[in-house]
Amino acid sequence: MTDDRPDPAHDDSPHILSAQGREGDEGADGDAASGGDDDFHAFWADVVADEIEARHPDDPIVIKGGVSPSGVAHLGNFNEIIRGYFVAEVLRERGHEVRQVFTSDDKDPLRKLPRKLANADGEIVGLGEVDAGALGRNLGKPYTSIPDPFGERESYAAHFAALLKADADRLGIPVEMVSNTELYADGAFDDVTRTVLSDLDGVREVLAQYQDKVDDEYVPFNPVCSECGKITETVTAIDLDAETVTYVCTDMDVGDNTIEGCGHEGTATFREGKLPWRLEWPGQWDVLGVDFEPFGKDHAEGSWPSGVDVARNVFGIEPPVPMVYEWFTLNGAPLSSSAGNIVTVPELLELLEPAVLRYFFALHPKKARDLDIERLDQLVDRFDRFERAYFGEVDDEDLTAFAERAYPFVVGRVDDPPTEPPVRLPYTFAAVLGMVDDPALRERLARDEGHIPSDASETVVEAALARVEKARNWAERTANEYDYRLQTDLPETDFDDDVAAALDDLADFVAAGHDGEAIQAEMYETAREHDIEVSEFFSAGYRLFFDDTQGPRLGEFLGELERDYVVARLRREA
RNA sequence: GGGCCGGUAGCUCAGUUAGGGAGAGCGUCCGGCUUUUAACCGGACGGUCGGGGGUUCGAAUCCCUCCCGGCCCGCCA
Repeated sequence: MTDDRPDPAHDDSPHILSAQGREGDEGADGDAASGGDDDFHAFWADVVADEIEARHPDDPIVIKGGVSPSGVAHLGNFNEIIRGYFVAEVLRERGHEVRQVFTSDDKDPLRKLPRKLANADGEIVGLGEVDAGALGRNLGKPYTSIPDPFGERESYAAHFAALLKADADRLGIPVEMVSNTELYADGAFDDVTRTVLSDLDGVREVLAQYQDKVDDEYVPFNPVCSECGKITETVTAIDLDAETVTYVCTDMDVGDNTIEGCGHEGTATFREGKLPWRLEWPGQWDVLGVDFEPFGKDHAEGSWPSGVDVARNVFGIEPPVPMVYEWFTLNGAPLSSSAGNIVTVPELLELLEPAVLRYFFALHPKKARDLDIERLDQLVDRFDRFERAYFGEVDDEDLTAFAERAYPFVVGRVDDPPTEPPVRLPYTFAAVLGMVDDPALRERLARDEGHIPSDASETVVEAALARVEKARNWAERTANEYDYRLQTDLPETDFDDDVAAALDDLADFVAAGHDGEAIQAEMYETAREHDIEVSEFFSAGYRLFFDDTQGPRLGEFLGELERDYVVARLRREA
């Protein structure tokens, strides 16, 4: 065949979760696995699993993700782990042995200084908080050769990889971290590298279809300079028998800047360098035997087609089953660490349960979603509804079908799915409870509102109330309409005489012993008797108890508090 | 400019597998909880399913075309 360009045939489309991708794969596989891929699946991971099974891969099935260690392990990076996880779990449930790996592409050179970094706790810090000068001197070196800016791990790369691994642990996702640098150092890449350098003409012919810079001189191997430690780009000779190359450490163009080479001329083994990305990625597929890999939409039209080509025509392997996922936005804007529009897993886990976060990623990967922190309550509500649907409590056929399949995976209990629905406080109600500190009072309020069944065990109550801390953090973080806090000390006040008199009357009423409902009604009554605006009277109450102008339904709230405290506070005594 | 992927109510999203009733939650508005103050309950309002054309008895769903958004089409990853 003499096609002038690669033919993006349907069966190589990475969009297997789109209508078009599905249409294309029908005839291509011949007969499908016994399950048949004509079956409808409410959960996308089953569609992917069908696709993988149709290739009859050997166990263990290998699922991979990977990123280059930038400065911050943010939630977007987590796509690379958790989307593969759902597929891995589905395959395990179908009886396969699955190995999920994550490659830290840590032999890549640091090309520019990151503006933000994440410390060992996952908190975002500016470049100013670390030794930026030391980082700057390491431009051009592999991430694994750069010291950890926080001085804890053996390298910059190790620091970053540890962050992602910790995130995976927090969400209960077993993933095997693989250092790309180690793959080279251990010789795992030897065969791949030899294959590439043995057939330079063939490799160039393939690559030239995708990269303009590939000419007759181009050598797709980047040795590490033995003198200055930087990744170099100029190979002058190859010795296949000795498995070495000779190189000159020349300057490297990086965007508008240049990283200076040291001019050293030296020799490097195949293990002392790396392949460029377009070869390295399919090389990883070969070395690790990858059967499935999800990737962001930026790879869909760039490296994927070339990767398919390289896999088949350079390494002689079939590429893995691909899956393109859409990027999500954060608070309506693209994720950007330099712009500070970033959120990490630990940050998010202060605001919601792991299951809710897992649910977010269980939604269809092809939809661009917005993670809106201000309206996190909506996400949690959707999760709660999804959960109720699993237990057959929602009149929605489609949602129920999705929930029945996906819920056990979302809560990580495929083998022993819950049989009873957990008690869930509505998220915004949990935020209301967050206005008070006393756990007993929180429980009483929740019971009064009917959110906790009367026969609930202590364990159940505790589990339900755990959400209060999350919602409380959310209210504080967003400074939203639930960000009120019951004042233990008397706030500064400045009331008119008639307001003060009304407060005294209300204090007497409370002291006489009435429930919340009565207090609520009495507030209207008292305001009228003293000829003051109801709103003004409520404002006074909110000032006294929350040091604010607004708050929750006050009368019923006060009815739950310690009577002496309420009376004293209404009298401005304490 | 070309390719790919998206576009359903104010917001967040189901529904497209297999053509047949346009839906949910939230928000808004109105009402209830003995009389404005965010927790609870009920109801209503709200959409040319991005536009247009075609196939069909029938289209959010299939086909064509156009519009809008994102990504890719240098290097890097």
